[in-house]
Amino acid sequence: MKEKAMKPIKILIVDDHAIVREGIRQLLTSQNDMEIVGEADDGSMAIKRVKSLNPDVVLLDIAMPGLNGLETIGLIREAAPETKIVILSMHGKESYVHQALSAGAFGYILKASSSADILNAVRAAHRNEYFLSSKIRAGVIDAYLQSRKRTSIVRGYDLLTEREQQVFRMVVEGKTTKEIADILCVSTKTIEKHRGSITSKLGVHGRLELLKYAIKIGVVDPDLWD
Amino acid sequence: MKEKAMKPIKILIVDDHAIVREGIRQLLTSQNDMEIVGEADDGSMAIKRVKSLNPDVVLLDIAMPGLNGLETIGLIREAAPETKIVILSMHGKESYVHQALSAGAFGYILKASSSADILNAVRAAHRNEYFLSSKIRAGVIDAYLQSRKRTSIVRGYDLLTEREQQVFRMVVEGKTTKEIADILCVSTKTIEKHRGSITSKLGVHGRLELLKYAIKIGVVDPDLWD
DNA sequence: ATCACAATGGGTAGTCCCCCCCATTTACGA
DNA sequence: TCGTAAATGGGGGGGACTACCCATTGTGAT
Repeated sequence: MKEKAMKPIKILIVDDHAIVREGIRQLLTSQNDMEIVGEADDGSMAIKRVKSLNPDVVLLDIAMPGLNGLETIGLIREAAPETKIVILSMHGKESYVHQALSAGAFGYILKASSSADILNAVRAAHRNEYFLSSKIRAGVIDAYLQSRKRTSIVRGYDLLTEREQQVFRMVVEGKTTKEIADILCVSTKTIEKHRGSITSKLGVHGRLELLKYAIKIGVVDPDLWD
Repeated sequence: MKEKAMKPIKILIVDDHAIVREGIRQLLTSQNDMEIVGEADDGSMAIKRVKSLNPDVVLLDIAMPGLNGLETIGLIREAAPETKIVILSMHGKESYVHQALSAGAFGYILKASSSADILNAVRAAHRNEYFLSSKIRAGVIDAYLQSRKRTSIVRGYDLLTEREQQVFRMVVEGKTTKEIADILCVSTKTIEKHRGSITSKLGVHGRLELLKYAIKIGVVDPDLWD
């Protein structure tokens, strides 16, 4: 209706896959209310681009080498609170969605979803509205209303103290209690204590279950293993 | 040079992500020696399309729900031996590359690589030539010449006896030695013996490392966890 | 100032896992 | 037939983890 008066939405594309960026660029440049102002292929470059280009919306891939998408959300919001973030992800895992929204994202869409969803999400984010791919809406509603299993386990992790999270990461890397104690220059007893706290807070018993938990919540990513 | 006489290369795109298909379509339709004859979003649909459309080249994503890319390669070659396959993957993991080439793929390119690589790979495959993304060439050479770790660990698994594999699976599911013994109605000592054999054959020590191993070789898939 | 909590360290007991040693039965192939 | 391998079962020891118990120190909030 008032197309002539509208300034185009300035968009930054962040994805480590050139093909995906290509697809999005093709899609967005055909829209006359959108303008791609830049691209980045990892989190730290994304931060720089956000600062220099001041985009309205960042389309952000969640799985990237180095700084991952979830961490990047927080950093972008620090750098440019007015910039809206839309997550573009391979996975509709509820825990990812939850973490992304908690971190301040305005949209969460799947790469498998339709092109129209991306456009909707960008426009929604620009209007300060939330938009989620229809495929994941059901999951989010389920998660919030009835079973909050995944939510609660994610909550569980971030109610660990920093020290406990540090120990947690070392444990799932395969380090033994004694090794961790040596690295941190404390006694094995202290590490045992931390492990006890971790176990009771997370309700997860044993090294193996701990690794599974870590993979589920994304602290460990098997795709990054050699 | 002889553009007029060239029949375009008929291409089938197989990828479960609409965005990726979009990007590839945009890229390929701008080439006058290529023609996209169809798309598919999973392995079984890919087989059907190959049979009905008889494409020259299939651009195949390796990570798909249901039938995965590696399995699909074999099925496509059965259905249409003349059809060339180019793998389009997120990961340059050497074992994937190796498996893909072994299964009969002619190209392996990364989604993170340049658009030109895709065009090169398609044209190379059509000429019965191999093409790999430059980023993974080093990895493949390494793998073939010096260390064949990944290959050998996969070999390691299938030199376990059936009983040992059975125990292996239970261990990585988180079952304890005693639980496994009860399930199989043997003594814990027998299970300990099997675990010992597994450890020595695979060279992998401890439950946690065993789980990592299982994930690496695909016996366990974290994506399928609740 | 008191209270809660994080971080530190210790004791003890039990379980599980790992690595040696040993043996018997069955089955398959040289 | 003899040897090898798989599957079964056992003893013992040591290391690692878990779960209780206990205490001290510091920090930050009420």
